[in-house]
Amino acid sequence: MTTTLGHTLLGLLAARPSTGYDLARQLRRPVGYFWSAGHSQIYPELARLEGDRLVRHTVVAGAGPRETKRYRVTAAGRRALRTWLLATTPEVDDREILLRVYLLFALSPAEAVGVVEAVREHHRRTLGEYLANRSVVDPTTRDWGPDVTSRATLDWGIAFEEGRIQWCDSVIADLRRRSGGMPPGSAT
Amino acid sequence: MTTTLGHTLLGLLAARPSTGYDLARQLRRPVGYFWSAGHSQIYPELARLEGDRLVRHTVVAGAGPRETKRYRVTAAGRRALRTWLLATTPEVDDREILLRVYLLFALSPAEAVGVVEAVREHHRRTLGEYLANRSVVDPTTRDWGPDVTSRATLDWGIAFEEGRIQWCDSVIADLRRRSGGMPPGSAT
DNA sequence: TTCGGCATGTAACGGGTTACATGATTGA
DNA sequence: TCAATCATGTAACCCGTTACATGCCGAA
Repeated sequence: MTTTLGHTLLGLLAARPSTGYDLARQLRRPVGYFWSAGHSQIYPELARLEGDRLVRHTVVAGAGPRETKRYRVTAAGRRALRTWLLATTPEVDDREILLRVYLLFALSPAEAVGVVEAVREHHRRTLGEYLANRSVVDPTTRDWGPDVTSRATLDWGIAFEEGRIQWCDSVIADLRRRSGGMPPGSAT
Repeated sequence: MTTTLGHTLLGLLAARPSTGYDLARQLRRPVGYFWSAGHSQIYPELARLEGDRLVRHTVVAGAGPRETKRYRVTAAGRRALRTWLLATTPEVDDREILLRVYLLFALSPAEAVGVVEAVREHHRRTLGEYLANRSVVDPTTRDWGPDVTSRATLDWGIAFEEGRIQWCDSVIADLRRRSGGMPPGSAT
């Protein structure tokens, strides 16, 4: 049972072998914009992943007072990452969605399309829920109070979900271009 | 030193006196869309707030095996909530921003404008950071890999921040209308 | 009669953040 | 010489989630 952080590290190492220190740096910026972790989490997690044979390390010359360990992902690690990315998970939070999209490079563009389509569907459902809620609270409240501010946050939620759906569409379009495939049923 | 959850409860109780159970229900839906908490957090937090004299409870007849306690916020509690909302906090996460906007009803519309303007400024700065990052990674990558997915998440971040800024503008406009005031310097 | 909602509380667990600890090299 | 970067690790603490515990009432 590997955690989200575990899969994050697997993904970063799949892109390029790194030291724990280096992973910590990537998890501040730019990955840190949507997923972060401190080195105190990373080092123990790397040890755990190595115990599960999902990563391996070699000692290289370095500047620190301890050994410098360069980690790389194993074949089993790549499989674990793929399995996690392909698993349909309906109830993931927004940060994890961004993380998963970032890690999609571990799949083929064709496989990635399916994942993003599931994400899109999730947002479509949430949007429906918000719209239903809005029609309940709607009666153009004139008095200053919780109804007004509640409405403001609901409006944000609606704008957010609409934005996400558009973004999913553009990512899906890009992915289809990259998988070299025409959309199924096209005749050009 | 009252926590975010503490201020959330203060805010909900400022809107209407409630039992802990009722607060837990509100923190699932609709407030739960952006801020959630389980009852196991809420009951101890209510006890702490009462210790600080920010809330008070009265025992009412109820259905449970234990006493049913109806909480209401004290004058000191209202002051604490106002102080927290008015404090300039640059480094708050997105969920907390939504929460703060939801709780703005505890301020006057005129005061609320200032808070939302600070939020807007924060998003403007973050957007600038993202745009700077994007121009670095920009060279229309053709190869499938981390650069493509990283770009996709950056694009989301940009769309998100732009959406937030627009939302802030519309909230500010609404707030100004409600505070009955012309924007400072207007001559009509 | 059994299930779900009301109603409160404690305990255990897991993950994230902060602080402590060590120490060489490089540039201002 | 002083600060920052590289580099790894542990310990304490806080917060949120899940599970345990209790028990009445109304509806199906």
